[in-house]
Amino acid sequence: MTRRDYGQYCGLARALEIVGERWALLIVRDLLVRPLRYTDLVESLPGIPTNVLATRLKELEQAGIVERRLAPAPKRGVLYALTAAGIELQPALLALGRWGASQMGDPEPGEIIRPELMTISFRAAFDARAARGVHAVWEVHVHDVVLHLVVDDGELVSGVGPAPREPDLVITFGPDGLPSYRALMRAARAGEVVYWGRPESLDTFLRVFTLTEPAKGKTG
Amino acid sequence: MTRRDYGQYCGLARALEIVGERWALLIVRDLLVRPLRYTDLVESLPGIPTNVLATRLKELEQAGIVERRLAPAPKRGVLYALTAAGIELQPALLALGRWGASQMGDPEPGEIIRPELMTISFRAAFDARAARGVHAVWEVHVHDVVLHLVVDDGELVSGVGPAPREPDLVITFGPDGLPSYRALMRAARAGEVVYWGRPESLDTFLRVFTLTEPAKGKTG
DNA sequence: CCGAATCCGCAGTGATACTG
DNA sequence: CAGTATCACTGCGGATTCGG
Repeated sequence: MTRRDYGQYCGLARALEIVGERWALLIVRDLLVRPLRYTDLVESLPGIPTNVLATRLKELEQAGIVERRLAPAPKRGVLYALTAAGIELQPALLALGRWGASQMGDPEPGEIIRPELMTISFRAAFDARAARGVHAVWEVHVHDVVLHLVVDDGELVSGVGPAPREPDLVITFGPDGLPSYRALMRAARAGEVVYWGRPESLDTFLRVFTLTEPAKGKTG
Repeated sequence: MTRRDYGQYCGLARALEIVGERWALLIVRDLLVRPLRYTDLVESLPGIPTNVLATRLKELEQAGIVERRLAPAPKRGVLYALTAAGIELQPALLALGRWGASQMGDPEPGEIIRPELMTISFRAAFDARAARGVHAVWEVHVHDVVLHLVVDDGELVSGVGPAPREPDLVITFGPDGLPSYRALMRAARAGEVVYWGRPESLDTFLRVFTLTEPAKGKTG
């Protein structure tokens, strides 16, 4: 299934054999936001060689993580979507992302930031305990992208697009300021975002989404 | 730091740049059990080229994940140990391992199983909620390896070697039967292990360590 | 335009031998 | 014990081309 097996009967080794190759988990990450077509993935993953993308998609489909769907009416074509097994990668992926964020400073020159990925950042930063008993709907506007966050008693649904019901609060950030989760939360804490709706809902927002700034000192 | 950066300001991308290369997370996994010397790692990771191991250890040290220590008196030499940042990889590593285990059938012919790694399996299978209010000490003998499990109110410490205090229960498994977590738990549930101590403690054992057998159907 | 396949050069890897 | 050295191999990066 992969370039070479590790030869160990171990869950981690098996996971790395399946999704340990270059670009594989980044493809899964992007598909956790929503199903995408081939060309969307080429855009979302700058620098990926197209042959590698095609190979990964085949491997992930073969492994039962990704499935090909026919795109709906307006624009026909192929949509790549995660299967149930693929979605089950999310906890591992969020944990890895949290660790990586803890090792991460401010953006390097040339690094791209895609606001759609903030849906994943919100999932990673979500504190289910702090969200016990909370029922809230937020809409976040970052540059030209709209995200929604729906919390119902410790459960979060985050995605792109407007909120499915009337949001308690609309938070607008940009067009200046990097469209990163960290920059948004710094601004929100500093009162530097524009919001509209019930102001007290901003406190809840800041409480259920933790900041996770890296600790001081050497980051490596 | 790695063969090539992904060029994205994203926690997951950063994590993969640091520990995404072949063998890296398996080295971290083994060091999560205990500090090891170079030759221990060569044995624990059958098939790893020694130049790759040397390279990875340098990269991991450079990244602040692994540190070199001088081995204590009896056998001098170098010990590789995880730093705090390395230990913080554990949640991500356990989550990946749980997913991999869910994709995993029974051992393939030729796959090795190392009983020491069951310390990691126990951490991955540990249900902190079920362990609320539980205080227990178990000792597990698998083939020629002794492990200890100490639970104190939702917190688990697992490691190799005998229990630090009088165990409530000693569970012996082997020498026949594969020394895998899954095989042990199947046997324990079926009453096919030898135990010595307070029998009622076996129920608690089975309750706080979940089985996590893969769901039926295609595993990919 | 979408969804790739093809080709080339190179860097990372695997396997083994060797050394302070 | 703790690596380094060498060399063949293959996966990857980069670009171009191609079929529906």
